[in-house]
Amino acid sequence: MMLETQTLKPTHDGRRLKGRRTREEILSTAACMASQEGLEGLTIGKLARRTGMSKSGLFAHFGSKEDLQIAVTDYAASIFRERVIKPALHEDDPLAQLTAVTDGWVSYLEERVFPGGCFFGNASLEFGSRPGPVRDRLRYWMRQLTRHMEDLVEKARCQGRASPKADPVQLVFELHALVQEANYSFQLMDDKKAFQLARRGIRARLGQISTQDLENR
Amino acid sequence: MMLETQTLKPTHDGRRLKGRRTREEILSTAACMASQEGLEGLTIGKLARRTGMSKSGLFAHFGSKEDLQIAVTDYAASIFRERVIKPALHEDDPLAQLTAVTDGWVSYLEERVFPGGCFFGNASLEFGSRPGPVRDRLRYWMRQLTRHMEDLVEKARCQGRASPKADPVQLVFELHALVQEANYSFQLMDDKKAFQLARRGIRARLGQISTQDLENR
DNA sequence: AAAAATATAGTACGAACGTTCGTTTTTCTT
DNA sequence: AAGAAAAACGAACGTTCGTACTATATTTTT
Repeated sequence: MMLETQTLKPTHDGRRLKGRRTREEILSTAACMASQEGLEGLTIGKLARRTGMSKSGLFAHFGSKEDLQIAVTDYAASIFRERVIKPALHEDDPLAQLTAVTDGWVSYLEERVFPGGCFFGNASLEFGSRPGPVRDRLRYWMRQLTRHMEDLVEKARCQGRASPKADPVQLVFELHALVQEANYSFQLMDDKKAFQLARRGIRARLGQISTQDLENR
Repeated sequence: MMLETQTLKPTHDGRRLKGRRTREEILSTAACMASQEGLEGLTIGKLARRTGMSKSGLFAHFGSKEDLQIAVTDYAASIFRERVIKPALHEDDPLAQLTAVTDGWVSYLEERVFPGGCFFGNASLEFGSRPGPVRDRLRYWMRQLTRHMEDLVEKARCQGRASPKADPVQLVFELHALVQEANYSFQLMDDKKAFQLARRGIRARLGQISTQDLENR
């Protein structure tokens, strides 16, 4: 119902052609701006200036600002998927996959994939108390991600690689907490040590539930 | 240089009288609004409507929107201090104080002291990548809070109540992470279980470093 | 190359933004 | 009770917001 990555859906109505390229460029710029100034602070005028287009020309790609915000959210989700989720799938062991996800996540913060930090961390807090389609979309993606991570823990438990006592929900809650704390700390305090702190916390948490005691180092 | 809680500094220039009461009411409303719509989304017009004042009358209490944002931040800090920090000081043992702070913090989220969640969590992410006096103020308060908590860990260590291996920075990083994750999860997902998850994580972290094994329950 | 379809630009709109100004009302001081 | 000081108001400012319409370029299809 919500996956439309295959047929290359038209911009918003019945368009098909080269506008898709322009649209992608707009979204790329928009996602960067939104990570810094927020999804609401993102403005059609500023976005047009930044991309060198006219307000109306840009606006025509999206039916409304709200649709733009949703499109940006989906775009950011695709970036996150390519950058963090997909590479981790190459690992075979589910616990290794989980480790790869959290590591990739922290790296994605460290390398400033979005200049304002974690797009979803920022947008989630911004739209947390604003009901509407944008919040719904953010919820959807975050649920998706949480489920994915919880599934990995569950699988690891079934395969005997994670302790049977490990609580997937609790563990993922804490891992997400550590990553987002790094985001916060790096953004507000400009403190690069945050990454080290997050990594150490993550490693400790994962080490606690792992059955093969690779407590080396 | 930055503490002005004593002499009841005038509104912003040379004012003295009953305007202070109005100003407080404005700030109270403003803090609630800002926690939901953000410090930038906070608008003079909407704030005036909500308080039943005229735009210009309200505006006169602050020299500019930026000054309003700073004033709101300071006001929120005072609420947080009264609500979370001060009550915890009644505990005698530093580790008990730390526990009281984190417990109070989670309760302050649970009881929706600010309807949009943790004022500072939200504002910090919003202004993380926006240099200026507002971000500086947020940094100042968050630094203050972090220092306070780290000091408590340090004291506990000196008194032998916390393990000498306990790293104050790491521990406070993780505690803050758990609290903020509860904020995120409750705001975006509307999930009350977040508080339980946060509390469990916090208790586990504190239990790990406590020397008196009160692992009861 | 012509025709059709789409993408971009131009202009204009009403509303809301932060801010200024001069006036009126309220509060405090004497 | 009178006078001064401070607080609140109403109207207007220039700007930007999101959006709507129309017209011109540019692609794409025929």
